Amino acid sequence: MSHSTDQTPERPTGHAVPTSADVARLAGVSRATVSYVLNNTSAVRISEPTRRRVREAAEELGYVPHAAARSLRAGHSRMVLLPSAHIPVGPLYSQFFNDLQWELRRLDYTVVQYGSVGLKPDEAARAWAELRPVAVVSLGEVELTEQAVELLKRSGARAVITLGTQQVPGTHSLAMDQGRIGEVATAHLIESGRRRIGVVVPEEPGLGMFSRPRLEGARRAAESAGTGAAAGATVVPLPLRYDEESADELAGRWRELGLDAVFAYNDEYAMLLMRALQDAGISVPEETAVVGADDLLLGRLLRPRLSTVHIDMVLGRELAELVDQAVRDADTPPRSRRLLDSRVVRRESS
Amino acid sequence: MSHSTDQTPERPTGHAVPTSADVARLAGVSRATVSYVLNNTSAVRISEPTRRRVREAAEELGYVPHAAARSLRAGHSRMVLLPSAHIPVGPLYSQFFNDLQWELRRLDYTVVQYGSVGLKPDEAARAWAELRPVAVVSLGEVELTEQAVELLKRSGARAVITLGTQQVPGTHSLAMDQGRIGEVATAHLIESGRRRIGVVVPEEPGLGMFSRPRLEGARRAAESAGTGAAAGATVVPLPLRYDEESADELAGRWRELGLDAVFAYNDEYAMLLMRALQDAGISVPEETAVVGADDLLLGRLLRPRLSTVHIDMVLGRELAELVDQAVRDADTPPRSRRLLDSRVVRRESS
DNA sequence: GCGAGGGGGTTACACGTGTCAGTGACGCGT
DNA sequence: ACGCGTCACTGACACGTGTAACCCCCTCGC
Repeated sequence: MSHSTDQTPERPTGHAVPTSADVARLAGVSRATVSYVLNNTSAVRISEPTRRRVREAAEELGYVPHAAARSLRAGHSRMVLLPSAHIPVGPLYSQFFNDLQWELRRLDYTVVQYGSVGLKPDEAARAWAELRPVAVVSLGEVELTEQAVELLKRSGARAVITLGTQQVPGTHSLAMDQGRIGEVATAHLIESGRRRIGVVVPEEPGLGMFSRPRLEGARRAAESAGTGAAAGATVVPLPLRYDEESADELAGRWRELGLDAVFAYNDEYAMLLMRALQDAGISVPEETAVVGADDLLLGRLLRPRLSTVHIDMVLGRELAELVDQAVRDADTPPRSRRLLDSRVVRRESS
Repeated sequence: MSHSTDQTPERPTGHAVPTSADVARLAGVSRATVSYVLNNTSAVRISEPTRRRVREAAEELGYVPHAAARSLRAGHSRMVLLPSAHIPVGPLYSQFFNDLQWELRRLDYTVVQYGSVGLKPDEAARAWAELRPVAVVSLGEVELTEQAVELLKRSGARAVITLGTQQVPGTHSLAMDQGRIGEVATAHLIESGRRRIGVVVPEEPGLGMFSRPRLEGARRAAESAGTGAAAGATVVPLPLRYDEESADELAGRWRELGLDAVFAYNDEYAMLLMRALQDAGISVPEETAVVGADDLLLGRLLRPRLSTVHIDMVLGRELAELVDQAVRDADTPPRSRRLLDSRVVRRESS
């Protein structure tokens, strides 16, 4: 605007941000001394009066070290990269996600979320590698290839952790066994004598990562049950949007589908569908059993109370500690742990 | 390990990550040329054959630039710091939060979440300043002081944006008018003829940031109504934990409280309480009206359908654009915008 | 009196990058 | 033949920090 800014571009308010050199000048010592004092380096002895002068000078100038310069010199940072997806995840998952970040910060890591919008795995890995993170915790948004992992490790990542459906060599793979959720839910329904079982699959894009394995798990349960006394169970996928209209439409043609049970992906979808079924005159659980997942408190408020799959998720804290250990000792054996355990909580809707 | 690496430090797959100097060596040009080529600098002309050689060398070595070194030299980064709280926020807020991050990344910013666990405002600001972010979007976890803002700006932040209840000078303050939510809800109840109004206050620590202003808003509504025809409305705070036991306990002594309406902080708390009231034989809405907030889909599934306050939140996208504009032009006048608008959606519970 | 030793600092280099100011080589007009 | 301009590229510095290696001076022991 005013041309005076062109002449003196370095006039914010208190001018430029002070460096350790400024502190050194003010304290009347060398820059090295400043570094030693402010980092409490034990290998070098500095007298107490000097320490005080340095600290006071730093305080007076409002000196703040430059993290980038520091980690450039050090050759490593304490940054954990956490590529996260842009998907409407449920409360359980976002809780886990929050805890993870919280615990990492407690362990003195800097958590960086980073997107990889429509990038291929290798491009994404390249973008991540630019930041030279000390660890990468990939949440399954992109399926890392082996070369991508290689690139990340070469760029200084001491730990690469994948949370996904499949294992990636060279990483600590935490198997997020979504399939098991569908499996136990469906097995429970079959045990209760149900035979034609619908499985709700959200149409919400981005949820496929969760919904597909759950459907597969349901299919597995139906097949393995075929051998026992309870033979002939079938699974029918049911696309559903998360709104009343879609639920009513599905409930409207429920009788022609000839189903006697439904695993609804989620407690939220389950509640939505159950209400629509009741409004359409289908009795739950007599005519159709309904099972959700996540064990939300709200599911207990409906009548009948919603049966559900309770998911015991690994604590964010545990995962954070795994990260920390892998960073400390890069040769930690890539142990694969299962991220979640599932068990059915039977209430009244099944 | 093996001493041969000391003799030949240039082993691509093994060990060190290649720098632009390695690329230059392989391509047979100077490091400056590499920089020009890979950054497509238009001010300098490089012949096409040379460009190709450089690109191929970079490709072969798997060269990845070092973001920290780059921003050190450049004197600025494209990092947006997003200090976030460790609180169990609702779906609405976390949706907004996700969108914001997503849009910022789309605008080519690097989003960094950073904690400030129990730090005082000035300490937190110091920790943030170390990262030299180009913008800080504070979500009200810590109340920034004026000096803290000053420090951040001196350290290179071109935009400081606060989302909170109070305005901070020198920042773009987005007023998150939580009070208004309680106000419209309570006003609605008073208009409907209710007089003794309970206001649920979650005991969950960390939610006070939201619940306190809502309670205050409710009180304001009751007071301002005192002047009109509908005089004598009173507000009674009701602490509540998010579990059935707590809700049942509250419902058990409902009659002695003598309330004829309740604004329940949230749709989730509202659903919980409404169920408990019904189980205790209190009829809704005849005996007691219930109003929630957030307009969750699930609220429409209960009977009676839950009345609620619909919250129109500023889009994450809009906020991201404000950040971007403020970064581009640091002299953008600190406009204060209201982050959310509230209106009552009357259904059947009131 | 003189070397050893150590307390208290400093000098100098390295980290990886961007970019300004040159520097040859070459074509061209007079 | 010589100056001038353009092309294609290089040399050198700066960004802010950590740390190994060195240096000076004082004291102590013999």
